[in-house]
Amino acid sequence: MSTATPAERRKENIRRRILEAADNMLAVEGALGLSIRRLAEITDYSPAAIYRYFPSKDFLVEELKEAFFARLVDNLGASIGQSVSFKEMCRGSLRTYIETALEKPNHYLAVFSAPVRSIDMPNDGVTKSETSKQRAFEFLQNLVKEGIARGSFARDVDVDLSARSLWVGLHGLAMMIAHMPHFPNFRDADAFIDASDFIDFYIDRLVSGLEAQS
Amino acid sequence: MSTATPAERRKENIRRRILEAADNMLAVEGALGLSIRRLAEITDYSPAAIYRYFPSKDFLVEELKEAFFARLVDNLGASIGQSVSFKEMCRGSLRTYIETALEKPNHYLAVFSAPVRSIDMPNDGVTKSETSKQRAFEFLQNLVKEGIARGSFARDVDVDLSARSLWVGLHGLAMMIAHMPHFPNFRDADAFIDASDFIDFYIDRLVSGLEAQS
DNA sequence: TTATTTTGTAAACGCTGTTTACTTTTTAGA
DNA sequence: TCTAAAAAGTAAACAGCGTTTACAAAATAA
Repeated sequence: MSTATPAERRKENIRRRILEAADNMLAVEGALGLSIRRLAEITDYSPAAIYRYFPSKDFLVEELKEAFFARLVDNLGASIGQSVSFKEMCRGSLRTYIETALEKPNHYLAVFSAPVRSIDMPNDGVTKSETSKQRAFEFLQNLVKEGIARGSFARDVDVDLSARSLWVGLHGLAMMIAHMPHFPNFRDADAFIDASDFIDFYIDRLVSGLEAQS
Repeated sequence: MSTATPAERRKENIRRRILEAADNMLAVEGALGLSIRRLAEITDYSPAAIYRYFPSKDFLVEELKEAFFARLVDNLGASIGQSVSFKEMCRGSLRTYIETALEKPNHYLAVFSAPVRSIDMPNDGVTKSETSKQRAFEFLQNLVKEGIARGSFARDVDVDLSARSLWVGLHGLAMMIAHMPHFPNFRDADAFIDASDFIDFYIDRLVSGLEAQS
């Protein structure tokens, strides 16, 4: 692993420090608040120096998005515990998706907001985020299969359609809260709804919707 | 109604033409592609002239978003027909939300992507889009009530939570398709899934999820 | 006709991402 | 250790952005 020369290690460290500063800017100020010039100022470099480490801003942001999404999927995979019931298992896993997404709302918004104009990427044009999306999807497929195995879902439910439905449903909730942080509450006038309660309610509805398939 | 002077009518016409050009730019090139300077070029004005009609770009875009969202809610309200079953009624109405949202994906993304930094607005600081959101939410509340009245939903379901769940679910689908136009298909390798079929499947799951409430 | 308001603009300000030309530092080889 | 090559860093410029200012032209009102 550490077959790198000292120069390479130094370069990698600087690159990492720049990425960390950028990640912070993204988290605090959002995708539009992240600027190369301010990033250069914070890291004590000139703007042009950043381009010795990253070919473009889009490329840098893409790396931040991929790292975040990979972490989200990692957490999802780690959320599988020994749950009593299948419903509790779903609650645990799907809540993890929402909670991890909302730890850095601006990251989640960035991942799913930009049209992601195809940037020249290594690895046969398949970005890491593509493989992360694949992993996330496979996790949901396995969750559906587990539901079938445990008898919660009918034996003939369409695993692909069901997994996609789960993801779309989760995505809606994550986006909604990321975009309006006081969701599910709209205005102070209405009766207060606890966010955590709503998440549980909503996840239960998603799972129940799959259970009800003929 | 037409108590306006000729000068006022002329001014209003110019304003409308600028808005239409901007609406086109938003639809074709997205929120980031919409630029005041290119808008000025297209409408044969100087950039500064635009500011005689709109106080800022944010304000102009906000007006486009509000108009789009109002149209979405109008379509939603008009979608109520005499349906045989409650499930068909839901399919019709909720599909309308998705289809209208996806007529102009960039508009829908714009409405729900920007943090909407509070801009000085007339009408007691309540934007039209706020009232449109209110109307959309009320529509969903009424849909849930109709489900209760028709016996599809249990008598004790929480109307507010259920309406919010429907909206979040719809939002997830609209955002997902707007962001990745070939959803629900990820890559060409997999078996093709018809988008229209998936929308029906997903909406049925959302409604079934509410039916299954204890 | 004159005074006033409205409409439009050129030029500038300050910001953005990015490139070019150049200098300084570091590395590698003899 | 000296030297040539490579790497790291930068100032300045380019092209774009939203927006403001100062000013001119046109339309309106008296």
